[in-house]
Amino acid sequence: MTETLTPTALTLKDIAREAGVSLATVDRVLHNRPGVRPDTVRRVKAAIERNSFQPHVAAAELARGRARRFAFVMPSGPNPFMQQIEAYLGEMAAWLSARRLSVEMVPTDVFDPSVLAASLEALSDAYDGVAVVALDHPGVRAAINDLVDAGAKVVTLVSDVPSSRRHHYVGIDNIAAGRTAGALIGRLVGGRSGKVAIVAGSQGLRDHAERIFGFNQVMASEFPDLNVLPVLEGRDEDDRSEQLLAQLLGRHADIVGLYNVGAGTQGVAKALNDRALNETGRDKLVFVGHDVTALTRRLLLQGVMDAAISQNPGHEARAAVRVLLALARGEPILREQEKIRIDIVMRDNLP
Amino acid sequence: MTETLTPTALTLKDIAREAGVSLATVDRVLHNRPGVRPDTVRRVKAAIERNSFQPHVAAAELARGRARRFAFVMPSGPNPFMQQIEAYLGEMAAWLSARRLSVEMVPTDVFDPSVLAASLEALSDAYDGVAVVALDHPGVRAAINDLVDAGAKVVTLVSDVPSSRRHHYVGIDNIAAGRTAGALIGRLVGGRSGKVAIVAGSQGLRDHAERIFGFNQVMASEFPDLNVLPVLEGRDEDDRSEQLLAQLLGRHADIVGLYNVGAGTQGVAKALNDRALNETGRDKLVFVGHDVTALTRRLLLQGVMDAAISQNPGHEARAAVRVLLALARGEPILREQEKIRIDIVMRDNLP
DNA sequence: CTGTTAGCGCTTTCAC
DNA sequence: GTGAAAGCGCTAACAG
Repeated sequence: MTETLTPTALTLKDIAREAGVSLATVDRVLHNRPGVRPDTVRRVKAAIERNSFQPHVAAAELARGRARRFAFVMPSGPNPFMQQIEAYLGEMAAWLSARRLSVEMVPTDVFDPSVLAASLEALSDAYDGVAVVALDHPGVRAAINDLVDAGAKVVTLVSDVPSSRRHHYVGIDNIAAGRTAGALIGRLVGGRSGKVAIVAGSQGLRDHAERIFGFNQVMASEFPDLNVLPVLEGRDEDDRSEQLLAQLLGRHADIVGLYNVGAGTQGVAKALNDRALNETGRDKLVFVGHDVTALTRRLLLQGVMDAAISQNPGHEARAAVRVLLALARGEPILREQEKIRIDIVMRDNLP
Repeated sequence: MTETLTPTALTLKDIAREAGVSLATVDRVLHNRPGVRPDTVRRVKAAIERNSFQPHVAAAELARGRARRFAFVMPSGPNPFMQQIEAYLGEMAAWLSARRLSVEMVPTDVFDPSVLAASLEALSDAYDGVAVVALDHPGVRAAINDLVDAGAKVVTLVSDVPSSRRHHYVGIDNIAAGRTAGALIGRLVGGRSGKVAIVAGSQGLRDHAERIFGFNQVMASEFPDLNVLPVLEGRDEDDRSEQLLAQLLGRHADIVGLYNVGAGTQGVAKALNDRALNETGRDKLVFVGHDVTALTRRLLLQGVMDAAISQNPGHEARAAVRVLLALARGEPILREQEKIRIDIVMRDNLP
């Protein structure tokens, strides 16, 4: 017994004949274009429904024959996670070019709202779509809305601006990510009681703030024996993070867990390393951070880091492109496919 | 400053002109078809290289105009994970039909090698591609090789037959999955010592055997305080799993961890539930299993189950289709995209 | 409001 | 060995 999931192929012409109209009229109805009498519309739609007709995407794409340009507005700095996204976009070159798509990187300072807003405003209407790693700020929101009004499709990437009219967000639920980090640390300290440190880039960044929020939620409700210390703001810089953390570790002997919310991982690891000399086995401090980079991979393998909460950068890069393309073509977005998951990565399931 | 990742579009005709030949000849070279003089080939290839020319996939697809049929050979039983894969294939119906692709389900008894082999042999040469949840057995291997010889593209799904000549495997590394389960249990028992139970479907199934292998590796090397008990074989059946496990729990009072390798989760949970009445908080037995289903989702939320090792069924369904399609068209496979990850799912990062 | 028609960039006969 | 030419199924002018 076999069950067919898809019917066999019809063409526009078949529908046209069946509805007693011409090709062009079917095309108009198919794309909700004006200039068709209501009952003609009904007749054509009926024929389409009846045959569950699906236009051939390849033919449509070819006939439309338009190349599309997308811009990716991303931080210019040395953030390894962003560099990974860029690298994965680079790997798509052949795929893109076989579809007559182009992707251009627009580096900018995403930490400065006015600079970011200016970068967005500067994108002439030359782009069909824009992906942006966005700071949640009124100026940025306005710039995004302007792009949308100008007809561009806009997706936010990694960091969202929910109050804007962006068409889609490609990234994780950061509150849930923080909760996951909290649950991991809580479980992995194994019943010890003590203090937990948090190092973040800045609480002004929406994603960082959300992660901390989720983390504290879980800590408060599920691990009352653990005492969360005030957040250290390391600005995602190695030196500053190291210094602040080293100080804190010096002041508190009973820190059993550490949550590194953003980057600056090198510095965090150094500060830990200095203290780790006095520790062994089960008494080890539990260290959870974000993202799988060359550095965090090494730290996981060495056992310095216990888990990384990660969002798959390759998936994010491809999802952003696919979503922009679907939006530009007016095709449906496969939400299930484009959803970014919160990955827990430990030594044994390193990708 | 903007950086373009993709050049602008050329067509076959441009290449033809540049190489001083006709369209047809460029096409022949492009697809390594015979009947072109070696130095003509060279000249054309040079022109293609020089312009890093990429043929327009939509045009190619349209001109080829061939519909493609894929078969999915999968277990007929009530296995919820397999049903999820089927459901996700169903959700692709519109996507498939817009590309003139069809997917047909071929239910079979994948646990009986001769039945499975017969199902495979019975697939006439009507299919361009076949995805199969395979048992690793000589008869099955032979059947797969026959399909390959007959010109079909073959991918193994979820469970591999590495010794066959299948073109691709869509699924996780089960040894690493078992290691991950071991590391989780080891870490989550939090320094207690005691015994660890394993419930599997059958050690004859390659994926189950590999998971157990990886699990034992980690246990032996990293958690010497934990004593792994002999594997219970529940045949993925609820009743049998419950009964065996209840017995075991009765005999050993100091079981601190449980690894459920396959299905039969309902039975496992029942056996645990009976015993859990006597337990509280930190003394709770650590329970790790596989896959996110309606049941395991509930168990995770209730705190009965601590983590699920999972492979994303939606991703597996789509990856299998995309890989078959790429193979059929002779396009490259995006390995990074099609790779199935080992997901660790806990309460807070439930998808 | 509706229909006719010329392509889009490849693939595939069929001739030479 | 190589080339010319007829489509593939849809879109977008342009007529009517």
